[in-house]
Amino acid sequence: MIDIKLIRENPDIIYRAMEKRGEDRCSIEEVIALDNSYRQLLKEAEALRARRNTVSDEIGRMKGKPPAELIAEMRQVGDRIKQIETEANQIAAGLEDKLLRLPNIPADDVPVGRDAADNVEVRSWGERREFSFKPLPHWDLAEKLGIIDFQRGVKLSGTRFYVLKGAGAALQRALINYMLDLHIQKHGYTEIFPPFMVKRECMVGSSNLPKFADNLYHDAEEDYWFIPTAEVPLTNLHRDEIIAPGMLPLYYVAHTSCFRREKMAAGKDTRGIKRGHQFEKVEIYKFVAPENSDDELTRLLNDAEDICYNLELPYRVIQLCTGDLGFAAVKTFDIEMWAPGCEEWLEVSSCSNCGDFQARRANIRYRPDNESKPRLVHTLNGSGLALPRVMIAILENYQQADGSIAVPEALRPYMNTAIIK
RNA sequence: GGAGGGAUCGCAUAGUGGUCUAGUGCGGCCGCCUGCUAAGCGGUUGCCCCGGGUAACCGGGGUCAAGGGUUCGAAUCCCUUUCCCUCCGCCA
Repeated sequence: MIDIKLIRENPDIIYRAMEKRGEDRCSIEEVIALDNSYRQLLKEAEALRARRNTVSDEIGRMKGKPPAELIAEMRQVGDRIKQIETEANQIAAGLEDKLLRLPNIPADDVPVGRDAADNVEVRSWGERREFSFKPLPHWDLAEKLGIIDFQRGVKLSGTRFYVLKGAGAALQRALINYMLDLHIQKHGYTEIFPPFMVKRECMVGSSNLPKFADNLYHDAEEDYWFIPTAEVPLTNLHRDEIIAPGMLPLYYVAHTSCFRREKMAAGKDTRGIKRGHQFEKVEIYKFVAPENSDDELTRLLNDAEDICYNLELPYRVIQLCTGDLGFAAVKTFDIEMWAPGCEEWLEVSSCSNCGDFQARRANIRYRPDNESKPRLVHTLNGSGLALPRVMIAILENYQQADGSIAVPEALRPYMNTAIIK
């Protein structure tokens, strides 16, 4: 959520930000109008309350019975307060809803652009492997090796579901443990295993609701929401808290299943395991002081890249332009791995600085030192990494002429084998 | 799922309609005292919103789990919801 005071005092900044994102500006005008009428009503209600407080206090001090006219007048004042407050609350709710649907302001150094075509490649690492044979896409490789069962996945749960079997399941498990260990031991993150179903207000805090309900699975009976990423529970870990002096930065890593309806992408990427309704992901997450968040994003990105580097999978880092930036982000870098079989760059990670956007929604603050007032933290998140796409990259990059897969060196201690055949 | 008990300022507690602008202890902060430490003495103390001011600050409103109700006035009475505890039932 954008600070209403900023919108009130510097609307030009917000207009410019929305323009860079390709959003229209009329919602801002509505916000400003609602904010004005709300504050007007609030002022009235507060003045009446101040009067009531004084008079009630006087009545309390009186020895005898208070005059009937005074009681009658105060009864009217009470009714009026109720009236104004009802109206004010309605306006406040409308204002809140509008504010919750406004995207974050991009950082100044984010390249301006319309869509993904205007994203900027920052760097790349590793050579694309030369094959002496035609590399197969992962669905063919996996089918032949019997490590992914697409048909039975559909039998169990329908389209966009699959079953990992034998070495397929083992490879995923090895990757999860490997990634967790690296982030915990080398990069200093603390492991978290959160719930996969959360309350509505968690989804609002992380900014998945109210705007993106279409992408979420929801249990209507209990009002539980299935997490589309560990970012949701991790953000809410410190919801409504004031983090004590000296505690920041906080680094968390979590492996969770992720659940996405993928309504928006109907019909896209239906082949293989690139885009499923349920997938595993290791997520890295930081709560930091505002002045450090830009540096912390660089380090978070490096931590995610470290996995790609150690698995010896060629990748590139892309900076998202203003038009492609996610709703909550001020700045985002994607990591893409090359998949020689299906011949495309796979997004395996998205690393974002959300500034104080989620912190304001989720009311997450910190105290710089004992004497100071609480301030909003900055939150950062990144995949470290998304499992199915890393598996695609491994299968397709490490395939051999006979259809077997060499296990990346770093993963062998976790797999107890050097080859999948 | 059933029956009962509870939720108060960081923590522990007091408070059953107006002297509560929520008291006290601990902790925190400031100062004094003291070879050092501990102890002691004095003062201070959360968060949110609105208005004024460059600012320290000042004025007002809100906040006793959340929302609603009764009342001139609610931490206190009533209703609903949430969470926690005890017992019973069910359960990996």
